[in-house]
Amino acid sequence: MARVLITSAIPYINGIKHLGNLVGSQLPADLYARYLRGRGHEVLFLCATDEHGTPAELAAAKAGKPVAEYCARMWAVQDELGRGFRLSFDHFGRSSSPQNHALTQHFAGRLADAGLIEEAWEKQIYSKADDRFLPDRYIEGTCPNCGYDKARGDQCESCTIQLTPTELIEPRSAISGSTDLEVRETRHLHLKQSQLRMQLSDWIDSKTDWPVLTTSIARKWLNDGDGLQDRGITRDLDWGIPVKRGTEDWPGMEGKVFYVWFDAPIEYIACAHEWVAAGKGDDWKRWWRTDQGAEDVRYVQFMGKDNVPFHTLSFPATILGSGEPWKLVDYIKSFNYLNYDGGQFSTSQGRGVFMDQALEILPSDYWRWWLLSHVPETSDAEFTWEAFQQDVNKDLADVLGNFVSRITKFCRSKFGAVVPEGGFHGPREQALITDLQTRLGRYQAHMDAIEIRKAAAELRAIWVTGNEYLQSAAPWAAFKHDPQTAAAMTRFALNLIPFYAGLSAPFIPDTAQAMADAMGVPLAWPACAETALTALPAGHGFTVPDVLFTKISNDQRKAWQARFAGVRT
RNA sequence: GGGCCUGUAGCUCAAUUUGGUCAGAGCAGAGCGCUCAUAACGCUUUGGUUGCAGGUUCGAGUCCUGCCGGGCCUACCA
Repeated sequence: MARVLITSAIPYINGIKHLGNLVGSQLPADLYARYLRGRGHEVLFLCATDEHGTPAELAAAKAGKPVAEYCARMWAVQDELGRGFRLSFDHFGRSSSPQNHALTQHFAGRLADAGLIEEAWEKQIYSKADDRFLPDRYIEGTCPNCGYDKARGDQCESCTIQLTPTELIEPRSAISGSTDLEVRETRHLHLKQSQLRMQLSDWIDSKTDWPVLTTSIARKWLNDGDGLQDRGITRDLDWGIPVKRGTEDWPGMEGKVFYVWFDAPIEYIACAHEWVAAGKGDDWKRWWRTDQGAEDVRYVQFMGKDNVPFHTLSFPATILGSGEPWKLVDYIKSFNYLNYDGGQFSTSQGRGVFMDQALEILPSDYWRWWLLSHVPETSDAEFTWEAFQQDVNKDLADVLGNFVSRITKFCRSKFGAVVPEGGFHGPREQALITDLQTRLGRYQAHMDAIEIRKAAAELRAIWVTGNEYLQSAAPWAAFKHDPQTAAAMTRFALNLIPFYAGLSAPFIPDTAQAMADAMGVPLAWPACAETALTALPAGHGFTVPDVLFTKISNDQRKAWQARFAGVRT
């Protein structure tokens, strides 16, 4: 039995996440967590909301609420939607937690003690009308290069040239439109990541089994230009973790907070502390401190590709720089993007299907199956309603659902709702057992390697074998002249249901549970096909489950296409 | 501009690590079969000069060069 720590990239607080966000980190992380638990491993699966930063403050202002109140409410919303999608977090925390405050300040203190923090004066744009400093991209103006009048202070989206805010012609606040801006000097802390460059580079080089997407992004940042750059880790904002050096005040840093990307990854650790504080566990350092029991933990992170630099470099720099034995990530699974019907999902533009809307129209298993079996592992993937309807109807309703339906109903009509007795396994059954044992091995290998699409394809192939078996065995024909043999065939086919349920649970947990319940057995991962497929004894009662998956009709699909064609209002 | 990823049957993808039965699967299409089942299932089958043009090699989807298309990142959004 192994111990595996799993974290999903923590979703930002400023709204309900769309399916692209979901499939890029939380859903695959959940799949892996459920699989490992099923295999009997000890898992700690953590996620949280990422609550700091300018966008959170602006979202709160737009909602007309104090930012703390806004975040608390949005945390509750995201927590509920996570439950709706059956995300099996051991704890869903908040980066604004007291635990994260203390831990973030602790790390800053350790880094300062190690000589890895330096203070620097910076020139920042201040908006008097908004009464705040503005990040570069929150300043708009005319591009000095191409004349585009909505260029941002970091880059012109029209001609893609890199900009600084002071280069913009007629700059204005993107928040209020005010042109009453001025450059102010402000003092900030910088993390001297450059000093850790070789250490980080060696560490990345040692990760030969990581996806190319992960290592190539890390190497780019390590080697581009002058190499890894030092990074500001503080901001002039109200909402955030106050800058402290451990528990001590930090002279000159009054009124400032840590940069959200400094405190957000630390929340992975603090979340374990929250997990204990919530009474769900009793020793969080056993998962995070290699000197206190975590030396045998395997730590796996899941994230979209946009998050990779912070997880391969910034956060490891924080940990390595602290000089303390915190657990470093062992494997990073990163994903490309899921697009929506010819364009990108967009939270800011309200484009696509959002988690709450998805659950309004269909049970979570439909979404889980489709999204996971099409997870953007090697390149960007695309969601279309036609593909969704076609794939879900075929895979879930026809292949899996109908298999359960046909065999349970056949049995009930011929033998009653009881596993029939009589007859013996023949070569056909033995051959299928052998085949399924092979497939089980392949499926597990893909899951172990977190090759999600391949795992989904193998699982589907396993479902198909049930229909193939019934077709070739044809118990309905045997029943007419040889009821004993028909009984043995039926008993064998019924045994496939709990076998399928166990294997399918990571993908479609609700349906898997319903399958196990219908057969009157606990949901369990099969140790081997031979044993699992003889588990249901003759005389064991069962119930014919309701239709597991209702098909998506063309009318439904068209209605949803129309409903989700525009932007969310 | 630079870097990285990507382009394989109508569609979604596999095979690229280690060049050699590697050109495959699912869906869609066609034909046949079955009737237990959510008009579901099974079997058979039609589709590809692997974006284009060169090169290396006994042999390239796989390696090299150039070109074309799609995507991402480029450090103060997170």
